[in-house]
Amino acid sequence: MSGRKPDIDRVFHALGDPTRRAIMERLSQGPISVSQLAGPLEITLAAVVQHLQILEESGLVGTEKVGRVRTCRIEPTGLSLAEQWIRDRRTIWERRLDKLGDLLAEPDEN
Amino acid sequence: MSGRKPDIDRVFHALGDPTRRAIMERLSQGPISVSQLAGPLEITLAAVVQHLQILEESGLVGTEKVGRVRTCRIEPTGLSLAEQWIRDRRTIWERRLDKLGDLLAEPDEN
DNA sequence: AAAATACTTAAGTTTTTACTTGACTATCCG
DNA sequence: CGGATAGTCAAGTAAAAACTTAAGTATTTT
Repeated sequence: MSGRKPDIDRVFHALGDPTRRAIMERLSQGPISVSQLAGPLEITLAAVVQHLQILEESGLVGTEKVGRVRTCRIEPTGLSLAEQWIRDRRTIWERRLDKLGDLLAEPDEN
Repeated sequence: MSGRKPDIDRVFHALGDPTRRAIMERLSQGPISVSQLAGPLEITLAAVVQHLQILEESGLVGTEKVGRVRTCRIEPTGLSLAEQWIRDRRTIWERRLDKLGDLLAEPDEN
């Protein structure tokens, strides 16, 4: 918990909220505007904008405003960051199990 | 945001906290007891136990008590759940981009 | 130019989280 | 047995998060 990874913190915090994950699910189908995004969600537009800000700051979502409409899209590198963290944990865990297996398979070598 | 996935919610909520992720990082190195886990963290043992409860309820961690010591270990299926969700989003996103690419490559077929 | 649309921003409220303290139980060790 | 160790539980507090309302700005549309 030292001052290491500043990004992974934001990404996982962002993904920790179910509404924000719903937004990500919607965005994975393709880019849409803020109000289209708000449509199916039963919260105010202002709340959606706030979630969007968090998603953008974490690098999970990118937005661009043209005229009066802001279009939002997934930023795949943000997701990769989270995916990588998870994979790392699993890899370390599994490698450890492998070594344990080796030890059990050839107990005379120790 | 209907009553669909009950597990993914817990898993991502659990991973949303940096202390809990630190616990996961520690556990990926191998199973350890609650107080060993608490050692490097600058919070009380009681707080660690609470985090552990959340991790256990989400299926990310499994524990077993022998005598007076509870040993905690990673439950890889919990991590897979989160990994899968992320991969799904990326896959949908990338498949969409592929289709777009096809459209641009062969515009006369439409 | 007026009305409507699509956000944006700030401030305040409510709910949820993380954490602590303190008391308690169970197990192990000398 | 008595004390130390390992964890549990309940209650309370404080800070963070999610959400709302209300007022404002910039862009279309009519």
